[in-house]
Amino acid sequence: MLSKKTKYAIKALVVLGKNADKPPMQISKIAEEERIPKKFLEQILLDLRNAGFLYSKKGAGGGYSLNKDPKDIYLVSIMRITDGPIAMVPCASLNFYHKCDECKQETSCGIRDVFIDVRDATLKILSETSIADVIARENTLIKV
Amino acid sequence: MLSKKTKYAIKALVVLGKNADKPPMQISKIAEEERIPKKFLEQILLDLRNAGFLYSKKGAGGGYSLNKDPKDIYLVSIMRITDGPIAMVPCASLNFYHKCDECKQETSCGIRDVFIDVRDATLKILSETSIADVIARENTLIKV
DNA sequence: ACAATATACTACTAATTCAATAGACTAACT
DNA sequence: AGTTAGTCTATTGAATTAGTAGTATATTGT
Repeated sequence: MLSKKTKYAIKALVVLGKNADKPPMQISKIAEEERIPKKFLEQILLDLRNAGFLYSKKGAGGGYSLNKDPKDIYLVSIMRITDGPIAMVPCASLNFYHKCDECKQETSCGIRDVFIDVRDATLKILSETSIADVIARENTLIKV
Repeated sequence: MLSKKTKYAIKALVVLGKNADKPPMQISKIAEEERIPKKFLEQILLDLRNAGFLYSKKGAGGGYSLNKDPKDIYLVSIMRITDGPIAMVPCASLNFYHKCDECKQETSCGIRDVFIDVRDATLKILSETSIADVIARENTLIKV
C-alpha cells in the first residue's frame, strides 16, 4: 500500500502543478483543498522542497510553488522520497536493496525472480508518469 | 512491501510443491528448512489450509501437503489471503475496494487512474505465475 | 521598528499494523 | 495410554505510520 504521505505528496504536487503560473500557494490552502492535515502536509512539502522539487518563500505572500516543470516530476521520484523502495521485497529493490533475513541463496530465489519482474512492470509505469500526466489524465476523466 | 507472512507462505508452498510425491511434511521441518519461526508458520499454513490450498493430517506421520497441483496455485491467490489487496491504493483494489477518506471525486482522480494501471501490470504477473513456475524459475537460476 | 504572515525544523505522541509467542485443545497413530 | 502433530484463540512486543505541538526564522507591509 501507498502511504498517506506519498498520496498527499502527489496530491499537493498536482495542485501546485495546476497553480504553476500563479503566485505561490500556502500550505493551509493546499491542506484545505485536498483535505490533508496541515501540519502533516507541512512536513511532506518540506521533504519535497529539500529534494529540489519545490520552491518555498516565507512571509506574507509566500508559500510553495513547483521548482520544476510538471513534465519533469515523475511519480517514481516522489515515491522514493516519501515511501522508499518501489519493489515489494527488499532483495529486489534497486535503490533500497538489502538481503532478506531468512534467505539462504538469493541468486537462485524464485520469489525474488518473480518480484523483480513485478518491480520492473511497476517501475515502467511510475517512471514514465509525471505530474503533468496525472493532471492530463484528470482532465480526460472529467470530460468523459 | 510484501509482508513476511506472504513471503513465508510462498516459501512454504514452494517447499511443499517440491515434496509433492512424498509423505506429508511437518511444520517444524518446513520452519527449520526455510528459517521461519515455527509458531508463526503454523498460523500461516492454517490460513492456507482453510483456503483450500493445503491438506493436513494430525498425529504421528502427519503434516502438510498440497491439496492442488502446484500449477494451479497462483501467487495472486496466496497474496490475497495473507496480505489482502494487490493494489497500492484502496480505491484501485478489485477485491478489497474502499474509498479514500480524503478523496472528493474518485471517478476523476488521476492518481487512482495511474494506480489502476500499476495494479493491472502487477496483477498480470501475479495471476500468471504459479508455485510450479516459481520452482521452475529456481531450477533455471541454479543451472545458470 | 514592529506587527503580521508564512515556512523551517525538531520533538513527541497516538494509533495501527505486523511479527512473533504462548498455551490449551483435538485428532491420529503405535 | 502415550506420543506425535495439527488447531485454535489470545496476547505481547516491536516497528511503522499518521498526526500534533511548539519554537525558530525569514519576509512583507506599515
